[in-house]
Amino acid sequence: MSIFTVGSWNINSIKVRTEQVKDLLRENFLDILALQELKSINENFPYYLRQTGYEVIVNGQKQYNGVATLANSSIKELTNTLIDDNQARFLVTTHDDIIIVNVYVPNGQSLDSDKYQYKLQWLSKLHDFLQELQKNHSKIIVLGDFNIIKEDLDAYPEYSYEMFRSPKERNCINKIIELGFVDTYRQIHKDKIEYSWWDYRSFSYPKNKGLRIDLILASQELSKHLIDAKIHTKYRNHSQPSDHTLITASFNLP
DNA sequence: ATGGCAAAGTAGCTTTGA
Repeated sequence: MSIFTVGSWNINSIKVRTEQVKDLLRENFLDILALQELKSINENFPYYLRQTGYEVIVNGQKQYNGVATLANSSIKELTNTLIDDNQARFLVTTHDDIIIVNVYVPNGQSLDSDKYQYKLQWLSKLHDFLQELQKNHSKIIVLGDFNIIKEDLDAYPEYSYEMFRSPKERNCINKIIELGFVDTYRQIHKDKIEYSWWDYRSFSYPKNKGLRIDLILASQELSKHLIDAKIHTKYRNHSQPSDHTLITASFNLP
């Protein structure tokens, strides 16, 4: 048996928070780290992070988006394309026989926005991709910034908006779950209220007005071995924090 | 009071985030 731990963190600029990522990698408890919102082109990624002993695959982009997956042993890229456009929001890698699907789901902005339609289309494509992937693989982890409030307890009580929890968005995430994926945090913590994102404005973090919109989904095969899931608020306490914090899930693999 | 902040690109502002 061996413990296998994966983490996901929307870092809101890899340039600004390189040192925080380095400190995290040096703690050496993660086997996989999926990053979102690099806001960096591939050439400017701080590849010296490899000095920590992690390999990295980057799907970057100028100014916006950008994802990267780091691993403490051999990692190979399967694809970085979900929709044929120029938004770097997707990176699929293999780590031995485990498939890691790193996602930065589009924001959607408002229900009448073109970006909302793009978000729904993107999630539909993700569903179809995972359905296809399942034909040949049983050990799959889908993790990242989903920009979806899965259940009402995943939003602070005063949150009164439909955005991120509209029926169409919930339908998209539920259809993905129905493929046979488990929300690892909710599997471990049935009724617990914790968030992974807090607005920079309005003292949202000290007031704990947040949302749980970052998720680690595990396929049935892997979820049988799930032993822990955590939200690490220490990174939101940093003096120059991302607005999201690190989430992790641990498995005791045979 | 969804707003107040933060980051990037760029050079006084706009766009984006959620």
